[in-house]
Amino acid sequence: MSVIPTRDRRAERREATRGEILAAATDLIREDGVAALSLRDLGARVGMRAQSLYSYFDSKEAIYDALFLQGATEFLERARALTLTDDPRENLRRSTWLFVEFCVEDTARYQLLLQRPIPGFEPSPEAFAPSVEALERTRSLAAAAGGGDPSDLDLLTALLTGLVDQQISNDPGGDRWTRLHDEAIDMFFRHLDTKHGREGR
Amino acid sequence: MSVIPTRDRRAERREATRGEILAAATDLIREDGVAALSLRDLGARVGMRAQSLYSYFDSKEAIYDALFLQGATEFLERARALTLTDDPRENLRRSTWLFVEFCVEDTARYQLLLQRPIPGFEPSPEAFAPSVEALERTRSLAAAAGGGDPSDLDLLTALLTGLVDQQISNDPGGDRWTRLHDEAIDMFFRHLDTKHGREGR
DNA sequence: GTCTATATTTGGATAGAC
DNA sequence: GTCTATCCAAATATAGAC
Repeated sequence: MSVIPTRDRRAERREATRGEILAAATDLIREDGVAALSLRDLGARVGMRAQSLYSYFDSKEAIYDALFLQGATEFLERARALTLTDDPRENLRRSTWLFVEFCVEDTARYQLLLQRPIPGFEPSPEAFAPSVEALERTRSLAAAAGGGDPSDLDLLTALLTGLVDQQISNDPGGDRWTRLHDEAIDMFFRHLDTKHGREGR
Repeated sequence: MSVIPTRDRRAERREATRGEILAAATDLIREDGVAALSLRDLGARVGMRAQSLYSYFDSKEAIYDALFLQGATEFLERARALTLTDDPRENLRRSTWLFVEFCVEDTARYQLLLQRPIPGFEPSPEAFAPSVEALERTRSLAAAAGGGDPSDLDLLTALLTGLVDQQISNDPGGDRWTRLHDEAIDMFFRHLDTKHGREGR
């Protein structure tokens, strides 16, 4: 009598190879930039011809999309794992520092997620979902810290992306801008107090 | 007897055509982004074959370089033309607003000048010179306004590029972030006062 | 699932006629 | 100075053999 196997070894193997390809793609874009990824190089890195990659991904866009999902998911998981205190401002500070660190530790990933370096590439809604949830968490933490106005959050995101952007562009690998994070956040808190009344929140 | 002409009509014509080519290149990168510029499209835009462009520029890089010089010079001229007052903080505010407006009014130019969207392209020292002078002016104005520490200038540039970057990325054509400029500068000034003593400068 | 072979497009750049 | 003709390289993607 025939017995139906409970594991699909073929599917498992396929998933593993997809993961291998994505890991190799991550390496490549770290080395040469997001836009420089080519299927030839990628294939060579995993020991395949470029054409064989089409057995695993429908197109180059699908690879970018998978990378986007991977990066956004990674950030969301870290944000969820953040230890919170009963001090709302300390919570926001930890959250923004997490963001800055995440961006700077892998600039290629940062470019893929937050800038638009690939002409014509738009992440699919599914790949974008974790980003939305992460921003919503930040909004909530900012509101608890006294930054409930939409313009407060906009100012905060500008401050953070500015630090990250300057760091990456003008002092890659260093900390000339990231080390200003706490000072910047203090400045922002003082601003909230002045704007909404000294008692703030 | 032969008379030497005082104008070199051929050289004038050549300069005019070079200007035409650069103007067309500006149009193209506004439409499709900095990295998407191709010599074929550029030639077609000015009524030439791509190969004929080599009579005017040594390479595609040389065209980018000329565009970089043009953009940086434009900014420096505006910075020089800025009307200054006897209030150092008002001067800095006008200067930073000029920067924000300049960046947002032409995002392709902003990318070319301040980001590095073209892999491998580095502006020549001559093309870069105006940028250096412009940053030096900002440094000087910031120092006069009480932001003499290098970290003060770093925080200020992060704040400004953050506003510009968010504006361009997330609300192109709008003013959701640029309208926060004055609020951001006030926040920065208050920070300087707190950091260096209330009397500041 | 991977390969060879190939189609197709697009890009930068050079040689030489006119 | 502009053209035609051409080269060369690199890229994405498809078809079909094994």
